[in-house]
Amino acid sequence: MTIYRDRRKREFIAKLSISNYQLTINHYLLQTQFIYQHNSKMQIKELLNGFSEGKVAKVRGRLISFRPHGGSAFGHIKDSTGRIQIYGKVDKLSNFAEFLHLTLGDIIEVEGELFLTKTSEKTIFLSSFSILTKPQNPIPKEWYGIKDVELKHRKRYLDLLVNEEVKERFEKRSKIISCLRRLLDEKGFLEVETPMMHTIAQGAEAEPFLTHHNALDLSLCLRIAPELYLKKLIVGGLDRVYEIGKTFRNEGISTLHNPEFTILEAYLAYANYNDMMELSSWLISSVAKEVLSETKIIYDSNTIDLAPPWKKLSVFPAIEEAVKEEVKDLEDCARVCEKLNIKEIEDPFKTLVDRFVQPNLIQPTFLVDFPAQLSPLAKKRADDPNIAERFEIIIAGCEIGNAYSELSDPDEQLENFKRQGKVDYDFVSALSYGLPPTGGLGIGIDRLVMLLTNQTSIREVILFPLLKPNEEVRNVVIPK
RNA sequence: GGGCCGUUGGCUCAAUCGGCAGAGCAGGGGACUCUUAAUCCCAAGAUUAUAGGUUCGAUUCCUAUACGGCCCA
Repeated sequence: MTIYRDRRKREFIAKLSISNYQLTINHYLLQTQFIYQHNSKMQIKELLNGFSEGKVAKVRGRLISFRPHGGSAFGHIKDSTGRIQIYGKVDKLSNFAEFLHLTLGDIIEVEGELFLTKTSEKTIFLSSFSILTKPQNPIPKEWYGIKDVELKHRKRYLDLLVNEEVKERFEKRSKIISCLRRLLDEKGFLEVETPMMHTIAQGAEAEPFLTHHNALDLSLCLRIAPELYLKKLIVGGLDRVYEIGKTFRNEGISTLHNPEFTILEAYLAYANYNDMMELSSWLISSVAKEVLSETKIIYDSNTIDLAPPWKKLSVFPAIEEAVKEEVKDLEDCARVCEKLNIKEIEDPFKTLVDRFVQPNLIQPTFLVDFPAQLSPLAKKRADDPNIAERFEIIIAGCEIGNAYSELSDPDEQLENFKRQGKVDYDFVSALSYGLPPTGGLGIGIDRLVMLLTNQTSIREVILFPLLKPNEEVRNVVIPK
């Protein structure tokens, strides 16, 4: 449903000779040609690359600037690959009058001879043009862009159209993800898809979104992590698996949290958390090298070098150093929180780490030696049963990833589940068939993209971040 | 959940101490045959987020609500 803001515009459109129906037909024919005639597929970048004066070319794009002067007019059209100048002249273009009626945002097809203007700009001298789609609402001008953050998020299509750097940022996101895939594929990892609807929310400490399957009359929740299913695949002999996909946590929204976010989880059999340190630093530095052609990045005024090896930091000594108190275990954490007058917190350990340790870790750091009690799916260290073989990846003061040697003992897993108060017997059963020593890694893709695109809000790297419906949406959507 | 800030035409922004809501761009009409943020002329476009309150008078001050941003939890 379109909201017509500009009444005059709407009336003007109504007077146009081309009906919407015809536009649709035109467009459909074009799509058909697109499929069957290979040479009609040309995009602007291709045209610019193969540019030679005198050649005749046909391209399609959106009109982003228009400068008529009487008997001629210049403009620019752009598609996803680039932009090119077009030039129409009254004696060359039979429908020149209609040409002069073009407005910014019109989606047109143009055909003509290529030439260079006197400033040597590559230009198409139009012999014909046609309107493929006539927008009913105006498109803001690129020069001014869209700055209103709410508008940028609600109408991302306008943000993408008008703000070039936004388009580039999301292209970069896409490259980062495809690069991660390629790197893992090359190492023999198999990409898999596991259920997003779970009967028990497991794999992380988070509130799930609840839903229901009607035919089975079954209560389900959206996954808060893919972890357990992926480990079942390791039991099943798929020794190297990974999944990149959405995960859902029914929690607050912040510059670091969106209720649905993208996670990469990778599991490697016959490996432990040390191997995962190697894998994760290699992955992240390789992605940076490939996408930014540099392992040194600038993030929020810090220069960060992602090249391995990364620093390792034991978490309890790090807390001690930060709060200048003796902190050896979880009781100490609770005591320190009390002493510092930090109240109403669920997890004193996490609070101290988040507040006092993490913010100071700008360069990539493996934060190691997490308490076993807070790591119910991780293997305990052989020399210290209170400590898990687990680490978090901290870069620019932000938790980017989490990994451990996977717990493979079904009895111990069952005990851990019971202590948490929710038991996934299905998973315990899977473990009872034998999980090889396995290293597991989770990386928050959105945060990684933030890091590599120098964005301080997660909403700037998610195309459509969750927003409360505003009046416009509520008025249109609610059917009751 | 708490604190602070914001919301003015389609977009980007003004509006002095509480005193006639204004500009640029976009959109409409006109002039202009190598422009590129084209230029020039004309006309139009606003329930200042919403609902109240104070006041002779509110974009401006107060209260509540909605949405957003940042910070904290």
